[in-house]
Formats: sequence, C-alpha cells, structure tokens
Amino acid sequence: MIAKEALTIDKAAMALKLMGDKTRLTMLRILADHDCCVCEFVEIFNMSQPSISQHVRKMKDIGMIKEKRHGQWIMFSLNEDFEGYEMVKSVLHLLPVQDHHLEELIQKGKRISCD
Amino acid sequence: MIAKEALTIDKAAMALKLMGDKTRLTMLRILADHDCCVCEFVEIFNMSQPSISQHVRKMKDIGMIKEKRHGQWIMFSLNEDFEGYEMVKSVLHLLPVQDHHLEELIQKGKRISCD
DNA sequence: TCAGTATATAGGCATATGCTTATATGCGCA
DNA sequence: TGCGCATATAAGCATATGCCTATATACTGA
Repeated sequence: MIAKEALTIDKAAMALKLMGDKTRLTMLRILADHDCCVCEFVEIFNMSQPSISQHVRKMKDIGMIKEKRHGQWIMFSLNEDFEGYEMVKSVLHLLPVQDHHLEELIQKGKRISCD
Repeated sequence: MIAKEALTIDKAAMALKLMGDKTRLTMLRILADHDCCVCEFVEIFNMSQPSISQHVRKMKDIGMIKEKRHGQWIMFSLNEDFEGYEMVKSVLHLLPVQDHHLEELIQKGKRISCD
C-alpha cells in the first residue's frame, strides 16, 4: 500500500491563493454542487465576460477545475484528480451553500443544462 | 442548541488569501505544532525582519494568529478563537510537518523557548 | 456560408502585494 | 539612565492582480 503523497506547501499555496479571491471562491462553492459555464457566471456575478473567463482560466491552468464542451457551451466542474482536491473540498464544505445564485439563474431562464 | 454559524465567503476568502502565500503558509504550518517568535521566523526564512514582521502582522490583524509577550520576545500562536480556525486547521493538517525548520533552529542554538 | 451566441485573448490601467532599507519603539539588564 | 536585542512602522520600488474594452476564435443552426 502506497501512502498518498502529502500536498507540498508550494502547491497548496498556489491553490489557496486562487481560492483567496471572493469571486473565485464563490464560483468554486457553486461548482461543488453544480457544473456551470462561463455565461452563467457572467450572469451570477454581474461581471464582464472576459473577467469571468480569466478567473476560470486561472483555476483551469493549475488543474483545480476541468472543462467539458457541450456544443456551444463549455461546462466547468471541480477536478477530482487535482492534487489539492481534498483540500479544496474540505474548505468548500465549511462554506455556505450558494444555491440562491442558481435559483436566480433559473428564474431568469438563464440556467444552462446539458444532460 | 445553536448551530455554529457557517463562515462567510468573504471572511473565508480573506483568510485563504493570507494562506495563499508560501511564506505565511509555512509559518502557519509551523505554528500548528509550535509557538514561534518573529526572530525565529527571520532565521528560518532567511528574510529581513521587517518582511517577517509584516507577514505576521497581516495574520494577526484578521485574528488568525495571536501574540503573547514573554519579556523580550513576542510568541505567536494559532488563534483557536478565530472564526476560520477550523478551516485553517483542516488545511494545515493536509500539509507536511515542518519540524525540520525547528530542528535546524535548535542546532543553531536559535530556538527560543518560554516555559 | 453567414448571423448569433459563447468563450478566449490582448492591451491598458489602477490598486495590491511583497520585498527592501532606514528608523522608531519596547523591554531587560547592567 | 543607557546599551543591546526584539519588534514595529515608514517609505520606496518592482511585480502581480483584477478589472475593463476591443477583438479574435469556435460552435450552431438557418
């Protein structure tokens, strides 16, 4: 049996730095329950599309989230293969559910679902 | 019975931002096991004293760590009363022990102990 | 193929961050 | 009181960050 390698301080710090932004942390808390695409985040955060895109890119670049294209949309989700996944999850579980954002989205008819 | 208030996203993000720096994260991981003072961190990180002092100050300012003066020295420790204490602890427990830094310190005769 | 929608990239700007050196403050002890 | 060590603060500088607007790319469906 091979012990799971502990996360290095360096990698953890990199992940935590990304989580240390309110917008990204909220995105992650949402992603802990629901996959989302960029255009949904644009609605939720009422922020420019490039700004959202850049936040998402940073998290994708270090492997914290992953993407899957569904036609026109690219759905993002937490990446369970990320080295810091356990850490990310344990932090997110301490934070309040962000379902109200999704509900608002649904009420506005802006929720994207790919099944 | 009163349920423990969940940490807000805002406060968590603030704490995570501070943890997202390699130097501070290492300090915190050390503090999880041992109280330390500024001059010890200066030795450990081989960094200027003001630089260390500023890192410590940021963490003290949001209540993440606390200080206790022992004569000439001010010993810092994790603050169990910090709102994000549980989060901090759960992250630190996923990181490798940093005892080698303390051992080096002891070998150099620079370890401060206040008992 | 072309219009419409979704996403990414480039460039610019204001502010935040982390480090440094210089200096001030606080405490212990002769 | 005055020196020595520990710590804090001030000021300056280079780089990082987060946002924006403008523009490019990618996919869908008529």
